[in-house]
This record gives sequence, structure tokens and C-alpha cells, in this order.
Amino acid sequence: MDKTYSPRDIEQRLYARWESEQRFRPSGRGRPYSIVIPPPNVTGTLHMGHAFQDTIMDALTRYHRMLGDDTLWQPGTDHAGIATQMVVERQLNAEGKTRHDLGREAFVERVWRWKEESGGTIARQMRRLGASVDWSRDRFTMDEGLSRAVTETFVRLHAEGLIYRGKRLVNWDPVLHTALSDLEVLSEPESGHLWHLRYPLVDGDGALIVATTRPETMLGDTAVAVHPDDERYRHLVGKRVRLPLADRDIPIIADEFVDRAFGSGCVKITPAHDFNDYEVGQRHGLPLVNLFDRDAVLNDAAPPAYRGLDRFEARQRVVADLEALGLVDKIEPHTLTVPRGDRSNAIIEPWLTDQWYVRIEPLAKPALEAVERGRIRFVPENWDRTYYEWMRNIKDWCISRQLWWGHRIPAWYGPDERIYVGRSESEVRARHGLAPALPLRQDEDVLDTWFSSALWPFSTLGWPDATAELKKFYPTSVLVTGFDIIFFWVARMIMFGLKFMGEVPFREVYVHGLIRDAEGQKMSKSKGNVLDPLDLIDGIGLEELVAKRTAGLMQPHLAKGIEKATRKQFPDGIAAYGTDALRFTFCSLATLSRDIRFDVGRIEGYRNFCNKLWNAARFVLLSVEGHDLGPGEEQPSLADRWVRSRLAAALQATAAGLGSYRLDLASQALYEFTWYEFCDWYLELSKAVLQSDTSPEPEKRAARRTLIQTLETLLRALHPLMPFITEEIWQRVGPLAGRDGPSIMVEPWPAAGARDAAVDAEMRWIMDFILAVRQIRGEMDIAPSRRFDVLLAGAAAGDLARLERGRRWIERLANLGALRPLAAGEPEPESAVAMLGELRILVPMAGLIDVAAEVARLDKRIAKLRQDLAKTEAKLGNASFVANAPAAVVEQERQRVQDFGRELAGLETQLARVRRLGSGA
RNA sequence: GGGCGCGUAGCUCAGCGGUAGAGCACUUCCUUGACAUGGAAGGGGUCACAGGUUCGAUCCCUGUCGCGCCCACCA
Repeated sequence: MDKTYSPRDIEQRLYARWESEQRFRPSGRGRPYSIVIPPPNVTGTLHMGHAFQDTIMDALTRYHRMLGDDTLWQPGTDHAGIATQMVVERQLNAEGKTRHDLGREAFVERVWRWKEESGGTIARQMRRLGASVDWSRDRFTMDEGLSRAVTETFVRLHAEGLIYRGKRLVNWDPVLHTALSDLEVLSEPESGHLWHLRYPLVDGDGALIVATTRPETMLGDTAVAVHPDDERYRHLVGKRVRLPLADRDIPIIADEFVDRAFGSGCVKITPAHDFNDYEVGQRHGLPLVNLFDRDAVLNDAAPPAYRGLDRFEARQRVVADLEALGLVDKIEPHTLTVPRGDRSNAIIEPWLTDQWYVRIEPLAKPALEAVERGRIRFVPENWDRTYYEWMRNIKDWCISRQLWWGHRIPAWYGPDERIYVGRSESEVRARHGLAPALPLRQDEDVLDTWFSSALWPFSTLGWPDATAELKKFYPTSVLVTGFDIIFFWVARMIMFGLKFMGEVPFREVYVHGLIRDAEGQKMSKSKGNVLDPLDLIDGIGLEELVAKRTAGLMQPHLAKGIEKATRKQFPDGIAAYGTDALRFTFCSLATLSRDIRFDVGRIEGYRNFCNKLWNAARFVLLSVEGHDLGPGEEQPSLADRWVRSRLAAALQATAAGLGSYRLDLASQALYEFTWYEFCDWYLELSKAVLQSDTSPEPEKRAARRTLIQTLETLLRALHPLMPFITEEIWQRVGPLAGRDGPSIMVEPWPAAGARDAAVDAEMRWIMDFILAVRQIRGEMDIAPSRRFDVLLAGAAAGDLARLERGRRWIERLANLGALRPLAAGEPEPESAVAMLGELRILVPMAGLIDVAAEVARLDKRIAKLRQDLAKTEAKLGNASFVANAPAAVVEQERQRVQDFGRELAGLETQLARVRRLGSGA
């Protein structure tokens, strides 16, 4: 093995081998375990969020595969209707064309070409991450099979009356020219104005003052509303006002919706352009005056002077005209929430159109119950509150989109505009006995992307066919996702899963946090703080990184700032850390928190961890080289038994972490065992056995076997988190440990052996001895290479026996010369001292330590001990503590008082002695 | 307005009723034959604040302050 771990050389080679050996397919044996990937956009690229999520899913998948489960990680991609269509439209725009120049068919053809061209990117990137998805089952939401599932669900829901077509207000994007669901509209506060307008009363003098943030819509007002209990206006209800500019008379109505305290307490009602007003209009039978065309340009329903004006131009004109008429009472600055399309960022217009809707309440009810009754569990649990909140207030889902890229709605219109829904035109004709000559026109609209995503857990498994995979892997075991798509996706999968499969789509939903940059900022192109997971794996030079971050910005003026910040944060670019380091970092970051800050310092630490593991393996291999490792006469040492006991504890902790979606705890347990117990201690302890001429052969054999077996077990435990380095090392180590499988991937995840408290305690004593000596060495700045003698005094029963059992390790790890008890009557030399129980460990100071330094050291220890002792004594002095605390706790405190007291006494005696000797010297 | 979350070492975060932990950063010593992407030792915290429950609270409860996210029709 090379001296330094170099991920570049191993990762892609191993992945290719796994893939060609078909290691990612379900084994066909064991309990089913399945995860469906949240499908990324087919034309997208892998970002940190994907990499994080994929790492989690892959860790779970590999873990369960090794547990012997019949494991499927189902891959696939999403057609991402609006997003993908926009990308291709932008390409066309660059050529000076629009999609309308091409026409629907040619445009869709072009999108398919783009999909073929760029669709492989994300799959390639997932391979670099080591994702063990079953590529043979790769699916795309617009595949023939999945499209069939979409049609089937649509037809069935329609037949049940759960899908209907209706004319009502929708969120209209005047730029993209499509309807959007409520979820795709983001409302942000923006500063604007509140115009107070004067509407003259038709009978008599005076006027009502209405306040509005959208004066241009007044042209479509069909009423003014006041609160029914408002004394100021009660007498006017039923009377009429003159709508300025439009020159129509409109009624004054009473509706509870009005807030008396806001503005004048009078509200203009524009049912065709405001969701609230629409409701009011429905209640009062008001007419709708639809002022806008699909571009939000005023149409012929507006007075002639305003026709053809864009909504913002119309606003200016309306205000100017009203001012000229003296009908503007006042204008105030006002912060309002402006709805914008999540893709186009255009201001959304409530607009009256025909759209398709899913009647959601009958679907939401069982979906709510499924979580309430625990058939689906959110992890962390409190996300169920968010889910409940949404599901209890859910509204019908507008599923039609006026786009070209997507699943076309399976509805046909006859010449009389009668609607026929069916799986195909021919089915429709047959079912309804329509003559072949009767022209039918298919609905132009496509379905919301999330409609097909909602079917993902079963459509990918072959539904509507009753496939074997569907039977075996549905419901899936867990859904791994971010909280940002609980409503978009998770809730809808639950609803559709229950509806069509009669069963929840997954038993658990693991909701992970969202990856942000080191400052907690969302990563975005315009902020210039994006990290590409592939750059963390392969490394990237500074210039290239700067170029990448500043290229193709929507706002080019940001480039300078981005460049500066990038140069500051990454003066040397980014080093190549390798996939395993990146993955281990992600795992260690997978805490319960919602925002996860990704700090490059962290990945460096875990790259070092990979290197540590690599070198530990080198040491183990060197140590066993040329020796028979098979069973034979062996005599395990205390150290051997200790490391096995500690390994068992680490495996337990790791399994607990993996089983509870606490990959941070799992990775921590493995990190700590590997570094602090296996490397720092056991490898060093083993040297005392292996590199000694006096160790008997059975002991050496036991040490070698323990080394190789512990490493081999550790590799298997680490594999789900760090697949590449573990496979690479395992290929050499596995056979030596008696395992002859072709890949670590298909080896069993290690069962925890037995822990041994007695062994742990015995080793603890030896370690404490070594630490005590090292502490003196460290604090006295004695070089590690400087060997010195240690004398012992005050040994308690058993101490000397323990000493003998641990002597070879103590001598070696503390780098000691002579190590012996003071003889009876032998004068105690001037010494630095440490206490280990009643045992006094003496380091003769002559030539090593000066008195002042030792006095200072002792003072410090004594002060700390006095504090601890006082605290503990106070506790025991409290009668109610002794009376109420569990006996074990009280006993523990008593023990501590004893320990502290003994150590304190020892050190105080020593301090006095050192002082005396010092002054005498 | 409703819902959720966070405030622990300089930074990023675990812990969550019984002696405050890790990584990174910092200080000192050390190239000893697995590893300087390393080893050894060390400094550093009134666990936001105030009450309460308890023998005992960083942990449970209540409130205050600060920060954040999500939903919602105040024109």
C-alpha cells in the first residue's frame, strides 16, 4: 500500500467494478428494504443538497444490504416541467426564437433532445458519490410506463369525481402564461403604496373612501363592502356608489370579511382579480369584470382609455386620472405582500380561467390519519405538526399547466365542448360510442410536475401493473427528504399512495436539514457561495473556481464581489478530499438541526481520518505479513480482549445511530473508536507484544489475529459511510481475516461481540497509569524520547499485580526505564508525583524537573481537587440528598469523596515534601 | 395571526436530570521504524436571562430577551 491515501486512484475504478458486477441490485433474499430517490431534475446537476441526501440514502442502503435485507434503492429523474421548459426556451431565445416559432411538437422534440444530451450528467455525478442505486431500474417521470401511471390515476380520479374542471380564480403567471398551484407562489413583503380613493355616493353628496394597494383593479370593482356592524356605514348598505373612470354604479354591501379598523373600513370589491373579493362576490352574487388578458394587459372590459395598457402602466394612468378628478384622498407608503412565481419571479395575477383541480379533502383525510395513527412516522417527530397544519388547511390542487413539456391531460373535447376523459382517444371513442368522424380535440394543458412525482413510490415499481417488485418493495421503508418539499411532494405521495395502493408509500420520513455555506447562507449562484460536491472530491484550482462562480451570472455586476470573497475564502483553491471524506463529513453533519453549515475545515479533518485509517491498515498489514493468521494456539492478551470489547461498544453505538437516522452519532462512534481506541491505543499496545522478543508465539498470533480481525470488522462497519476506502483496504484485509467474498459490499455488517467490563477496567488502570506519567512528561516539557525511571509507593492490594500484568505496555507507552516499587526503608527521592488510587507514581526529578515547576504543577492539581472535593462533600452534607437520591448515586458520590480525598492528601504531602527539599537544596 | 425551531469553549456542533464533550482554531514539546493529512501534553465554558419543579437542572415547566424558518385573505 502507498504511504499516503489517495482517493483519486481508487474510487472510480471500484465503482465501475461494483456496477459491472451488478452489486446494486436487490439480492432476492431477506426482508425487503427499499428507498426511492427523490428524483432530481433530469437535466440538472448535482448540488450539495443532493450529495448530502444521496450520502444518507446510500449509507442506509449499504447498511441494510449488509444486514442481509433484500435492498433496493430506486433511482430516477424528474421531467421538472416548468424548470426544464424554461431552460430550453432560454436556449431558443438565444437563437432569437420562441417556442411558438417551433410549434408544440417540434418544441417538445427539442426538449427531449436536451434531455438526452444533458440527462446523464446527474447520473454520472451520483456514480462519483458512490451511490449504490439499481441503475437497471432507472426511471424517468415521462417514461412510457410512468406516463401510463399518470394517465391511469387521472382517469380514475376523474371517474370518482375527485378531478374536476372549473372556472375560477387561479394564480396566473403572466410571464410564463400558466396557472400555478398555491405552493408555487411565494409571497414576499415589498414596499408599495396604499391609495385612498374616493367613490362618490350615487344618492346625495359625499363619498366612500376605499383603500387599495392595486388602484388599477378599481376598473373591475363590482361593489364596495363595509362591515355589517359598522355604525358609520350601516345606513348606506344597499345604496350605491359611482365607480369613477368606469362610470358604473356599484352597490354597497355588508360582509363580515371587512376589517373595520383598517383604513376607512370600506373595501373595494374586485371579484375577478382578488381571491378575497372573489369569495365576497360569490356570497353576494356580484358580477365578475375580468380586466386582464393572459399578459395582464387590460382588455376590452376596461374603459377604452385603458385598453392595451400593461397592469403597471394602467396603475399610473388610473391614479393620474383619479387625481385629476380630485378623487384621490391620500397616498401612503405601505408594505404589502407581493405574490411572485417561484420560477419566473413574475408578480402573480389572480385570474379567471378554466383549470383542472384535484378535490383534495377526500384524499387529505386518510393521509392525515395515516400520520396521526403512526402508520407513517416523521423523524424528527415534530415535523408531523407541520404536516398536520398544512393538511388541515389544504385547498383543492390546481393541476393543469399551460405548458408544453409534461404529461398531457387525457381529456378530449367534442365539437360541442363536451369533455371526455379516458386513457386514450380510442378508448374515449369506444366508451362513449363516438363516431370516427366526430372530431375530438385533446386538452392542450399538461399536468403539474408534482402530479407524476406523487406517484413515484409505486409508478417506479411498475404500477398500474401488479409487478413482483411492487408487491415486494411497496411500501418503501423510508423516505429521505428535505423539509422544503413536505407539502409539494411528501403529502401528495401519501395521499396518492393511500388512494391507489391502499397503503402508505413509506413507513418513515426522515427529514434532514438543508445544506448552507459556512456562514449559514443558502448556497446560490447569485451569492457566489456555491460549492460543487465534485470540486470537493476532485479539488479545484483557485482560478478555475473563481471562473466557475462568476460565469453566467444573472447579475454580472456581482462578479467582482464574488471573486473577492472566493479568493479570500479559498486562497489555494480547494484540495481534493475524495468521496469518502465528503461522505463522512455529510454523515457527521446529519444532526437533527434544520440548517447545516458546511465548513471546508470539517472535510479536511475527515480526509485526515481517511488517511489515518489507511495508515492503520498499512501497519496492520505490515505486522501480519508473512505470518499464518489461521486458527492455532493463541493466547489473547489483555489488550486484545480490550480492543474487542471496545469494538463491541462502538458497533452497538453505530448500529443505534444508523437505526435511528442519527448518522452523526454513528460516524462519531466509528471515528472515536478508530482513532482514539484502535489507533492511539491498541496499535501501540500491540507493538509491545509483537515487537518483543520475549512474547510467546501464541500471544503474538493472538495479537496478529486481533489486529486483522478488528480492522476487518471495522472496515465493514465503516463501509456504508465510506464505501471506497473500505473496499480498497478490505480487498487485502478480508482474505487475511478469513473472508473470501468478492466485495465488502456483500459481506455482513458486523454483529457486536460481547463487552467485557472487567477487561475494560483492568485496561483503564493501565491507561491511567500511562496517562499520569505522560501528564508529568508533558507538563514538564520532557521530550517523549527521554526515557526515565519511575518508582512506586503506597501500592494498595492488587496494584503490584496489576502493574506486572501491564508492565510491558506501561514501560513502552510511557517510555520508561526502570519501573519498580520503593524497597522497604528506601528513601524517597525528590520526585514529581501522580496518584492512581492509593498508588503514588514517582518520577525522580533529578536532572529532569526543577522544583518550582513541580510546585506549580502540584498547586494547580490540588486547587482543582479541593474544588471537586468541596462540591462533592457539600452534596453529601445535604441530608435530603442522601435520603432521596438513588443509593447508587449516593454511593458514587461517597466513592468520589474518598478518591478525591486520597489523591488530595497524597499530592499535599508531596507538595510539602517538594517544598522542603527545594528550600533545603 | 398561527405553527415549528434555535441560543452550550474563539468557530461549527453533540449531549439533555446526577463530576460540562468533540472537531477545527490556539499554546508547549516531539520527525521514535503505520500515519507530520502525525504523536504527546495543555489553556479555554456563570451551558442567553429570570423564576419554578426536584435531594439535585445545561437538561423538565413557565416567562423574558435575541435569532431563524414555514404557513396565513388584512384591502
